[in-house]
Amino acid sequence: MNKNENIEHDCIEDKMSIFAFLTPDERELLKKKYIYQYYQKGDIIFKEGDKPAGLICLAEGKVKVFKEGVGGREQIVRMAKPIGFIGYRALFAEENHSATAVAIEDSTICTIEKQTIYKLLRSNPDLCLSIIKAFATELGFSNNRTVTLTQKHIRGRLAESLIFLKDTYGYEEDGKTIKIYLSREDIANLSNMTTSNAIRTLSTLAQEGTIGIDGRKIKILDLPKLERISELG
Amino acid sequence: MNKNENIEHDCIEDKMSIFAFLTPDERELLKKKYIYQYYQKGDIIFKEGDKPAGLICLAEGKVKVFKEGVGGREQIVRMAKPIGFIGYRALFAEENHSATAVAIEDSTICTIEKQTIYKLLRSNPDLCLSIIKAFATELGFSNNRTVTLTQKHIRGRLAESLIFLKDTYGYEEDGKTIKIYLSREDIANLSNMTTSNAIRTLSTLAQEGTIGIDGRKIKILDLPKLERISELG
DNA sequence: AAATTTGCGTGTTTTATAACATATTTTATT
DNA sequence: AATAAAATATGTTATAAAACACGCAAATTT
Repeated sequence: MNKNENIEHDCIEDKMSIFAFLTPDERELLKKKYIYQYYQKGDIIFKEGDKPAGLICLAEGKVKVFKEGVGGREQIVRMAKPIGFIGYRALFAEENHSATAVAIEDSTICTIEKQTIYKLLRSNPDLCLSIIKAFATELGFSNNRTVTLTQKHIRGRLAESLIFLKDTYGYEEDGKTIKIYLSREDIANLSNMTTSNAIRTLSTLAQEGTIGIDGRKIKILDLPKLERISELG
Repeated sequence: MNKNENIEHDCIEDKMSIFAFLTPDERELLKKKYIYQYYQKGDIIFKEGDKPAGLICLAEGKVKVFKEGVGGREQIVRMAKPIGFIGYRALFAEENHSATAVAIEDSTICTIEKQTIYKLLRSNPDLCLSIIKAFATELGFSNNRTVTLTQKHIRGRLAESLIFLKDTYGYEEDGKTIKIYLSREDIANLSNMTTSNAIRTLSTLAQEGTIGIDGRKIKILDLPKLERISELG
């Protein structure tokens, strides 16, 4: 797919895009220099070690970004949603990717080539400031995660992850079901625990009535309680 | 202290500074809008929750930046050296500080007021790109730490911390002693372990001849071995 | 110099959680 | 529909690391 037809979010035109405030000239330049690509659920978008091709924007779908640690154990460091960037850390650090990105749902990405994005950054300070702010926010999140994942107990970590998923992807129409369906393994890899413990701890929370589980559908039934569990660690 | 006399590194003029490539006009503007401050060892530079005053550059000394976690337990998220910024994450995220900065040695900082740094960023894309690159690198470090601190065993975590301290602060003249003297508690807070475990694990490494300890002075005697311990987890 | 605080070292106990084993359910494939 | 494969669930065991307790040394303050 090379055109932005029938795509939920247009990475460039969308009013929430950081490109919303480009000048007409800049917009023209940008529109000549991007491509759309389609990935199926489970497809790898980039791998740890790959050279960044450009600035990738997720137009449609959901993507997990994870690092491989000791003994190949995955740690999810980011969950992306439209419209959000993926792989931009390595691009701007001028390094190879330090993590792997995999589509959790069928996804569409838009890639803007490196030279173009740098040209735009040099001409548009607002764009720079948007990127700087995005990085600053992301770094805050990462530092928080470091403390959370190392210090909180297993229940607190899981509770925080569920709240994080809810904040990131929102609820289904019922206002309770978290709008992302992850495997227990992915939930574990997000929360720094084994799959067994993710399963066990989810069950416990469900038994207590804090959450409801129906396969991969997770309902938050008692958010204040979940927040308390998360805060207490 | 309001002048940059007798200071080891001038944050603005130093050739390693990101301000090295400002235009003369920009440099003039900057020079009117900064102040130097002196802190003694142990002094708090800013606290979690404080509003960022401006862009802080460490001119002299050493500073630790830590977050308070469950039960007030500290996690060191950054170790700063001259010339490096501190507290810039909160500034650019337009949030209050999410961590506390404390001088580990007598330190001198230079603060550039927020409006001035934003004015410079709007006029100088290279400055923006420097900041973006700094953030991207820092985020990579933070993500790595998340994986390390959660997945590696206590020995691996300590070994990695020692290597990190060596890489950050270098060696004394003997080419072995790490050029920073931290308390066992700080080493523990950097490595996500208790003070007792830091003491114990340091002793073990010393007994094996991998490191040498003499009070707060730590010598790396067998770097390849330390790296192996770090990598194995 | 005495007193007090702070930091260091070591042993013991307790606890959280990973690892393992195995059963069950769900999903995918033929 | 039948079979295979994957994901989920749960109980048991082993272990790493925290928590705790205590004594000692060194630094700092009075």
